[in-house]
Amino acid sequence: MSGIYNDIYTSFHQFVSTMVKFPEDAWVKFKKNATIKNIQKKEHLVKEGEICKSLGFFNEGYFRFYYFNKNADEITLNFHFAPGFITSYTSFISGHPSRIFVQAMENTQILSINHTALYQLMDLHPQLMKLGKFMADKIAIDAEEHLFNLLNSTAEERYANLLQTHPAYVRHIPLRHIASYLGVSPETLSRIRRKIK
Amino acid sequence: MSGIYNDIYTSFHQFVSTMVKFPEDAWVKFKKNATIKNIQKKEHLVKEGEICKSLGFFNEGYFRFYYFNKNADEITLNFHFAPGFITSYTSFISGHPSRIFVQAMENTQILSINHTALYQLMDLHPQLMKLGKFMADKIAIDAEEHLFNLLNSTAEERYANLLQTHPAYVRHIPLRHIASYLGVSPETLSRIRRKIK
DNA sequence: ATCATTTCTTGACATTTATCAAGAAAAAAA
DNA sequence: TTTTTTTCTTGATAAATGTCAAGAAATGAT
Repeated sequence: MSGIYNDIYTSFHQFVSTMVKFPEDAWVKFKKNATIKNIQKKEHLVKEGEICKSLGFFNEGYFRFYYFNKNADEITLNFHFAPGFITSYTSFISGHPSRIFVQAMENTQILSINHTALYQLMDLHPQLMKLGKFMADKIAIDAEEHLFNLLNSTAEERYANLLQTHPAYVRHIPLRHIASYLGVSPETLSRIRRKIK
Repeated sequence: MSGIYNDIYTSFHQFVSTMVKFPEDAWVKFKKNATIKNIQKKEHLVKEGEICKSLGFFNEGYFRFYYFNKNADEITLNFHFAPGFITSYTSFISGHPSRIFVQAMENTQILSINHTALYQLMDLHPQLMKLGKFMADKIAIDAEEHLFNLLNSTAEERYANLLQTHPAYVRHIPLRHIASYLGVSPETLSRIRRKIK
């Protein structure tokens, strides 16, 4: 498989090129260590309690991040839309069990590299370490964004926002997932929807 | 000032040594670019709307992160206790205006380096880039921790936890700051405290 | 030490949203 | 298509917490 450019390799290359200059030798080594995996709709890339040992790049579909709270309610934390990296980041970098489930919402494929290989490559290639830092930075920025959304926006605003940014996707997401993502019960979301219409 | 080891240099060196091997030449250059700043209690390291252009290290006291919501209520997001890095991270890395105020809660000093100098040093020294990645990673981990605390713990549990981990500090923090940090009104916190006693 | 200001506590009340239950609508399976 | 299952909506009620107001306590200033 390695050495053959196909859609996902190309889009990965484009994706990272906006951030760093990927030297040719690093790129070749990266491809030797990366594998393409096909992921079915509803399949879990990571489950709660598992140590996430790989980092993926995906260029179609979207993933849902969720966990179960004390009352065993399924709480959706976030959705990640293509293209982008996909992993349970804190588990991946810390080696601790993941607190979250990462689930594909549509059939997709990912370009996957394992932790050991990636860290070896990062130590050899400063540009890859820089890419790793970019990734971490983006996660920190997203986390702040997420936190401010949670604290500052009403459920109604956040629902309207999700509808506006990803209308096509939202139509397919069960409302109970959206409700927990917004931090309200399905009944309350139902009432919000009635009010908006 | 540079070249002279004093308390904060030493503790900074110790602090980063647990993460990366800081090469001597990088260390010398770092010191040339770093400055020590004395910070008064209640002074702001960063204000909302300002672009945060420096990264600091502090080894005493603690800082409060807060912002004003739509109703102009002051909302405390977090406390950062010594030792550690201190900055409005997303502003620092993105160059966008900070959404938060970073305020010293006690007199302290910081070892400060500006953005331009740090990024030059990181590009020259892979170990410094690695340190930068560690820092970003820690922020991502803290953000996940924070999010789970907000979503999963009751205000009562989070208050008990803060009391347990930082009893000395908490005694000095005005309760209204703690209340907003816990996501409840001061009145509700007051009732929680009565219940606990 | 006294006064002034800020912070904290308490009660009464209003508001919001969760919970429960039951039926309607939609989706999946046969 | 028909049946079965799941998801969504709606109303009634309960629980939790915010808001307002007023007094107590603590803090800071003179």
